[in-house]
Amino acid sequence: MVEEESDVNQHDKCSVEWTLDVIGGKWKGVIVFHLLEGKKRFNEFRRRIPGVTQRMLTLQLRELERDGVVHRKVYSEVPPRVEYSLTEFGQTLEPIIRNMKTWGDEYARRVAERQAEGQ
Amino acid sequence: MVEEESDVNQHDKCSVEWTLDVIGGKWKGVIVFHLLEGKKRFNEFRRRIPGVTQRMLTLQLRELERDGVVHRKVYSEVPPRVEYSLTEFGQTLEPIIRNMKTWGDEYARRVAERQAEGQ
DNA sequence: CAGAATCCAGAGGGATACTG
DNA sequence: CAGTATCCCTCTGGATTCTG
Repeated sequence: MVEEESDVNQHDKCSVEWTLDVIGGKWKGVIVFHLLEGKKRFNEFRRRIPGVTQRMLTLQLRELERDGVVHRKVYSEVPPRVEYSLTEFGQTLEPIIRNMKTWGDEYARRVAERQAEGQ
Repeated sequence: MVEEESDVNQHDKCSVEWTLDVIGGKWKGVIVFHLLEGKKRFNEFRRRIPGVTQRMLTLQLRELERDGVVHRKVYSEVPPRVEYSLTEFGQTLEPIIRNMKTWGDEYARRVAERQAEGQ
């Protein structure tokens, strides 16, 4: 009813935040990024994501699973095997993640440039 | 040289993370989103972002400023006036933020649907 | 108006050791 | 291999009060 200047309302605000709630975690973006190429196993992530600890990897994967982004398939074998993959819903994150990668590249380039300037 | 399966290397990984380092903060996405429409003043943010505290708003704005995303213009007046706007570099975040909004909408819709199912 | 300062709780996140 | 379990600490973030 009131139109004023508020073409941006509560709804708009929350939408952006929902997304950050889902992929804003320290390692979640990277995890999803790696899953874009296909399913991955637990230790594959550890190798591909230097710096992540077992604990954090587990926690972040569990949250992504809970949010319906990642699917976790357990094979009843010895030794155990678990495969992580993106759900259909998780796939819809692809544009965002790709954008984030592109932007991050540019950002890194920019930072490097600044340092090269001795500034 | 070695091509193996590693078309994804350290570099790819970091890029996604740089981006999250810059806009992964709890309120940063929303702040940038609002700035897409134009410059904003401190208390405008407070009105548009219910839930954010003065402290956090200040901190997140300062970080965005430090990272070259946001420009802070102070007018020497009484009462004081400060206007925040996106830098040129900050503008390049637009696609990501818009994507995040779209995805967040879909996510919210999905969550609402689940709850409606009583599940 | 646009914050700075202070205090405080809790979540996020790391290191290490252990397990089915 | 793919985790749990603990301990511990930092840093995020909220509430409140004060200021140029």
